[in-house]
Amino acid sequence: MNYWLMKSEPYEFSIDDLKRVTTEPWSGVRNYLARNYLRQMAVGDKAFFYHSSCEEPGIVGIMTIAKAAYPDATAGLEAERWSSVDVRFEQKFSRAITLTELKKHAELANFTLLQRGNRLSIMPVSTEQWTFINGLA
DNA sequence: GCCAACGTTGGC
DNA sequence: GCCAACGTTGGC
Repeated sequence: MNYWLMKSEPYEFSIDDLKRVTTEPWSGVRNYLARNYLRQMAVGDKAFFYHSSCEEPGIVGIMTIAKAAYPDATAGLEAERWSSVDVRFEQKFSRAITLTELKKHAELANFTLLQRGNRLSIMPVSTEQWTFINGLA
C-alpha cells in the first residue's frame, strides 16, 4: 500500500464536502507528473487531503483510494489522456495540520510538499512521513 | 494583488 | 530541438 497527498481548494471541494458525499471522483488533474501518480494509485492506498489556496493551507484529513485510475470525463475529447481516481472519506482530523506547522519539523525537511517551488497537486508520501504527520494530528 | 517557480506552447 | 513568451499554481 502506498501513501499520497492530494490538494484541493476548499472553496471548490473541501474535506467536509467529501465527508458529506462519502465517495467522489478526483478529476481535473492536467499535469503529467500528477497524472502519472494518479495512475500508480491502487485501491486501498491512503491519501492526505490538503486544503490549498485558502486562509490556512494544510492537511485536514485522510481518504482512501476507492477506484483505480480511469479516463477523466471532465477532459472531454482528451479523456483518455487524463485520469481520475475515486476517493472515499476516511477521517477528518480534529484540527488542521497547517503548512506553517509542517515546516517547523526537521523530520519533514525532505517532504515534497515543502520543497521550494513545488506546485504538484498530487505527490507521494513516504511511510515515515505518513506516520510522523499522523502523530501530529 | 504580487510574485516565484515552473510547465506548456509555438515560432524558428 | 531550442528557447522566449505565456499561463498556472499557490503561498504570502
